[in-house]
Amino acid sequence: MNWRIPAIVATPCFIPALCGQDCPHYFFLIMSIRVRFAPSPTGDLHVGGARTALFNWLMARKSGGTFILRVEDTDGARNTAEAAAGIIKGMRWLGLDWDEGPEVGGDCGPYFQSQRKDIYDSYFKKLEDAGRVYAEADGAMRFKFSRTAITVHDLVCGDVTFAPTEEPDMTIRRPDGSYIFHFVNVVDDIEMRMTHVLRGEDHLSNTWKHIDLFNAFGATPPTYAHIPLILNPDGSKMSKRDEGSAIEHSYMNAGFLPAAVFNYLCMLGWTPKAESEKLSREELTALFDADAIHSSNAKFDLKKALWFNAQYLRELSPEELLKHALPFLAAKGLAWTNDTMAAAAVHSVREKVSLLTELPEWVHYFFREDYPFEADVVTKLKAKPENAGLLKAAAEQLALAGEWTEQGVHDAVEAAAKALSVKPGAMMPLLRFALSGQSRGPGVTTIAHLIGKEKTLARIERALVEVMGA
RNA sequence: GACCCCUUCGUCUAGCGGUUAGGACACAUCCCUUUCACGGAUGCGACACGAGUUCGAUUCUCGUAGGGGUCGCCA
Repeated sequence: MNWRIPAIVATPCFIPALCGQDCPHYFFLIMSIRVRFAPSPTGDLHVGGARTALFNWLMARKSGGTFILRVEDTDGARNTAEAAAGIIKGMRWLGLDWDEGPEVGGDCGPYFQSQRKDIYDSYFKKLEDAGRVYAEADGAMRFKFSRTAITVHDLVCGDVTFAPTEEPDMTIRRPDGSYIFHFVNVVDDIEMRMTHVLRGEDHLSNTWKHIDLFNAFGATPPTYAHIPLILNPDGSKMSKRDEGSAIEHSYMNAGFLPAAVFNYLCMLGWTPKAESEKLSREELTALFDADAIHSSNAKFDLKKALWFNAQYLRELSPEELLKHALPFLAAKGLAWTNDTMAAAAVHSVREKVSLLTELPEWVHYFFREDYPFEADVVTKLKAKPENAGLLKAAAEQLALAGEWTEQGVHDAVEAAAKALSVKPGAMMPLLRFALSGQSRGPGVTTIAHLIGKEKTLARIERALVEVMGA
């Protein structure tokens, strides 16, 4: 494809007086890229929309251009302020910031279409003056199509030519005077001086209508890039109820890290030229190329999304991890006074989980003394009568430990094992069970060290009495 | 029904006329190991089909099938 992102645009010489007729010169204008994400606030931010926003953001950030957020709330019956707020919340969570739009303002505002009626009225007038509109019986206004062949030059799909249409002229204004999507979308793309439009492929079939409108206004259409859709694993269209579809519900509240979702979504429909798929926001920005976006739809894969999340989770520092885990721990009623200890606790199990929501079940015993003992483990341990003695011996040796470090704990257990002629490996599971009530978790020495000597001994005593019948 | 887009392992994909068709996720096995994991190694596994172009097609063209999308006073 030849139409690269025109950060530099060639335009024929516009001062023929200086050069004479048919002058061969071109001026190279540096045109700043302006892109937008234009959601309609009818519901939560959807993965498809999020990725569209992401690609637009990437394009703007890479080129030093401008990313605009425009809320397309022309349908009073369906749009809600809550939905608009939710979309903004989701974008902020993903780390997408905009240069113009709600909350930040800009020269082309307002950025809610519901507040731009005057602008639309004046554009509508232009169409009226050009004789391109006519009224229906009930007052709705239609735009007279040019009914010529129209070619869409698309960064992703190439040249797509639509034959002169046989569809009825499209309605652009309702009887109540409010305007329809196709009209306001084009008007705003002109008014906000958009240079590129990256949007879902579901819009491709309608793009000729938009170009017809641009032509009617005597405006140059932006460069389009229609990106493929994200489908369910079974290939069906993803809708609100489907797993993984809503940013807030499926990701924010489900224990995903924004960076992981950001990364995963980028891999759906675009492959950066890099060794690894795990790439930071900065790397993705540097690598982004709208021309390299795929033209085929992609199916959503939760397993891979989880893998990305696990990767990001385990490289967080203890403090960062605790910060992200906080709401999820609190939701399970876990509380603490020592942040350093809590951070160390969650950090000790970072390689065992792929979602923040899994954290509580892995660390709850760090924060309370009344943790339950898992039934099947109880049965298993009681089956061997010598276990109580082993545990008691370990406790006695632990009580003698001088320095309460992981090494110190380890040495004590080793000494106790040696005295009874068993391997430390025979004692560790018993201790793990006593200290956590579970059969899995971080290293036993890590648990003991983190909860301290006093609690370690008390917990063993409790297990001995309550479970082992000692 | 009309029009548009798409089609490589189960999934995301690399490939841009000649490759043992590569990688990642998932799955399986082994190693590591006090558990669960992590990590390492290995394995499993694909060019939708049919014509054509060509010395040679996964790659180019056409057709078929399949999937998706659009045809709203929704966006």
